[in-house]
Amino acid sequence: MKIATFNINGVNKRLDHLLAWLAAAGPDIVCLQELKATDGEFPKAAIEAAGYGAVWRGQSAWNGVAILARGCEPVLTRAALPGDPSDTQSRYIEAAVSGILIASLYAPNGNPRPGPKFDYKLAWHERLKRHAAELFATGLPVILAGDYNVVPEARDIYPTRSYDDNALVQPESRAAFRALLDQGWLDALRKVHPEDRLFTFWDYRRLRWQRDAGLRLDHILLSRKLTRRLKGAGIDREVRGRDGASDHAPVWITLRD
DNA sequence: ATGTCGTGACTATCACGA
Repeated sequence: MKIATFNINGVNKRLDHLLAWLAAAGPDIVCLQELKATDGEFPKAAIEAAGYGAVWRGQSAWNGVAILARGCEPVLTRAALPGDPSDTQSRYIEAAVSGILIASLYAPNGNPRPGPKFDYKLAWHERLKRHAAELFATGLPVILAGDYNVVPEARDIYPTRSYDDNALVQPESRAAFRALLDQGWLDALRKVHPEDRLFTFWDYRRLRWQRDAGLRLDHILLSRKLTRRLKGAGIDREVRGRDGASDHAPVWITLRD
């Protein structure tokens, strides 16, 4: 079974990219972020025609998350991250697919820092941590996949000083990600590729793709029950190189049956 | 500070988020 996460940066703007990648990569479950579409604008018919059922939570202009499942309908379990009913941003959706509970998440970017955006980022991660602990404690097979907007370690970014003040690399941001690993979640990409340079995002500006000036922001975390099923993992970098591509590449893992 | 995109205000640029 192949499970992927992809920050699509506009699901309608890049629908042809998405469909081409689905056909080529053939993932069984896909977590999407940054739909940049309202619920009504989600391209349900095209995704259905490609052979995928879907659940989604959209929002006008920004954010938006979805879960696709090949040949079946995901069973929605949550459409918001618990802990703050006043939070209206569409950044979390969770569903049951093929005996796995899977979440597609899009953590806040947090820039500029310091300020309310960074405070919101940390508060959101705190809520994620609380919910993740509950999920982990169930003992169920659970996957938390998405754009965490955190560069976990120094080796997960190209050598530069230009991100020193950026919310993506701050100690508080890294501590939030580390706290999930401390609960027992497995960073699947790093587990499969312990020594490799792993980038999943390249800013549109300053020729960062051409220079391979990337960052690792998109992560797939596995609960205890799934760690021994982990078989492979990768990043579909070629997708980032296409004309009009998202600024993120799809990230995937494979699990033994 | 800047770079480059996407979207949504509004009709040709500008604000905002990333």
